[in-house]
Amino acid sequence: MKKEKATIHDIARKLNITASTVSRALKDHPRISAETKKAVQKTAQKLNYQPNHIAAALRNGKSKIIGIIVPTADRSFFSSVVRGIEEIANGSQYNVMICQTYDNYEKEVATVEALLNARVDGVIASHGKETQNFDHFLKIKERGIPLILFDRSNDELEVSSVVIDDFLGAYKATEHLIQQGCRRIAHFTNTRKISIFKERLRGYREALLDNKLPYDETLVIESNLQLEDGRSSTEQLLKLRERPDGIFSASALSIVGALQVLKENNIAVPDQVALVGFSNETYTSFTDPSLSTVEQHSMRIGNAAAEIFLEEVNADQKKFIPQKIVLKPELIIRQSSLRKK
Amino acid sequence: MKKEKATIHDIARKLNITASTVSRALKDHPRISAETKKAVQKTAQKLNYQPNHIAAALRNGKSKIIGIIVPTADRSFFSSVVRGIEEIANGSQYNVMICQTYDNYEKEVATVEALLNARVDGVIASHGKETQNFDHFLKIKERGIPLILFDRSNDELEVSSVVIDDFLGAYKATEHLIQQGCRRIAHFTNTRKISIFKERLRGYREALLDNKLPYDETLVIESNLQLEDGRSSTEQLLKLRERPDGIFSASALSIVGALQVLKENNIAVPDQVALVGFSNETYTSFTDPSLSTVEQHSMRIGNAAAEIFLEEVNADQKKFIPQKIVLKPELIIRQSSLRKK
DNA sequence: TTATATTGCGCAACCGATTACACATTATGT
DNA sequence: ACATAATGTGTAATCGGTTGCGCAATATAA
Repeated sequence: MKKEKATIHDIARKLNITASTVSRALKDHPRISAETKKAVQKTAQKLNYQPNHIAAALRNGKSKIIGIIVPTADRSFFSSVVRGIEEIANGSQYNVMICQTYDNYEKEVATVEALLNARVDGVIASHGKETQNFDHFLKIKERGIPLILFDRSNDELEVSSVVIDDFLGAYKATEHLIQQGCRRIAHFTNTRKISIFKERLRGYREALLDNKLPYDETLVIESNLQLEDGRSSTEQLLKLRERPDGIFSASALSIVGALQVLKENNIAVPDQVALVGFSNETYTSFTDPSLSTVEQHSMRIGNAAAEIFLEEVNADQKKFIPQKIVLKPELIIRQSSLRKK
Repeated sequence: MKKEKATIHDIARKLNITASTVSRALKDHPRISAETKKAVQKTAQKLNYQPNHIAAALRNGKSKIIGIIVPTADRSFFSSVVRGIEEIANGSQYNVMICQTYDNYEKEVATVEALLNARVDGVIASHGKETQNFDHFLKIKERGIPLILFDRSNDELEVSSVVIDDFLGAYKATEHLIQQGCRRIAHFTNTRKISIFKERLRGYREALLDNKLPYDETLVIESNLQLEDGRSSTEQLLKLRERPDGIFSASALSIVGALQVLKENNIAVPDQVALVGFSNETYTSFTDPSLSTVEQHSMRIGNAAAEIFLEEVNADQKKFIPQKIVLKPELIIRQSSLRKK
């Protein structure tokens, strides 16, 4: 039953020509006659020939595969980015190999190793939360393989990156809360020193100050930003003598936690406390009230990353200067922050 | 800057031995002396040697890559399955290549082609909703490459599969609604003739009949089971003279739509209408009330699929008989179906 | 008509690792 | 002491395409 896979040599034998001619014919080489090309194509069809990418990859030193490293594909944000990458990549005959690190540093290092051994032509990655040391990414760079970081990037690495303007997103979100009448706005941020969270914190702070509101550190709560963290952070806020009347969270999950706790305490959202999160995950529109959030245009992030990759592989090794693309986020206002006037 | 990648030949030259000895030393071949092995390992380290999997793949005819085909990774169910596969696969030095078809038939066919050309050692797949013709999967089988289907499987294909007992899941869900006092239970099912949906419908039907409740076709609504479909289906139900007092949906998204519409119409959930969905997606616990659902133990599905793959690759070509693993689902009861007695 | 281009295709090396087979050396058995 | 076995390493082919170089045949130019 197992069909013997045909090679170009099989085709060549059948036509009494050489494999090199077949190879050229299949690639539409200008020096091959039209008849030969037609004949080759016909027999290729007949023999059910499927090119062996591995052989080509070995010879060419390029696998036509882009490695993608994400913490998890199980999030609208990351899966949309992947989709955005695929859109562009497939158009240029590249396939993608998606790898999940589950935010685990060891797994991330192992993944880079695996992709390197698989000889991918490029890597598009967003590193995990644990990642402090970037030697594994450096290794990719040293190999001369294009590396593009997105969302969570690292400026010291001197590689191209695609990010959104986290500062702006946070600024808009906070400003919106202020416009809705909030005067004591809390902020959930991450304990780690990841730039996106630092930027979001900065945006929050600036918006407050620009609107003559005090920046109060007791209202800034650090955590891992998961659901449970959102819950406990909110409980912490409720214990304050002066409770906040708005929360802007740097994540999507933690604001869900906040909403849960507020409802359990019979605190009206958005009237007593208005909420805005970050990242337009599916579930943010399913809660009651639905959650306002910062949309990151993840598909476009993927598009941009893939485009940079294509530029880099096609550029001369040395000439390429790392570029940083910053996309503008958009505030999506839903019920959790829209007070009736 | 671009480090020249070292090969076994470089190591060999440095040690005045041949590449074959190096190759053997690295693979811990019994006929190589301990000293040589040590020396090889040391210089491999020094030269920062990374094995070229592509070369090995070409020679061995095995890439050590498992191709995974899913409609989308952006769902807890599929991403958990992938995780389950990775758990097992990584333990046996296999890497995975995740491909998304977005439920698009052409993309699915192209993906199979791509994986075949990439010479993956096996394919674990869940086909798209559009897929009626399975010739592309047949092609994998004909190549002698292990193919394991999960969730959405196809019995005619005669390949191994891992599924859950959809009948049982649906039966349990429906029975639970009956126990909660529901007497007119509606069901959302898919228009396509996909077996999982047929089985769920059957489970629903059996549970009704076993409990002496009539099976009423006007309460069974076919759609694509997306959010909007859930909304319109529910609106349709509300127009009935005799409204249902419970809904069991074969999908997670559509039951969210149902909840939305019921709330908009001030119908109490679960007291007036109780709801149960299928698939324990993240968001099902974030709605208000939270949604009861059928948990599919997706991680285990992935584990099982990967295990079958390993058995198949290690088995003699012909000896392997396709096996079908059926896992038991579990009913998760949340607020949307739990009536206070 | 002779010189130069162009066309069409073959030859053979190559990518990097793997492995059957061969061979020399040393160890073990009787 | 001699036959046999075990040990350690080298030789060379192989996986399937790709491509620089070369050569002959035909076409174009001068």
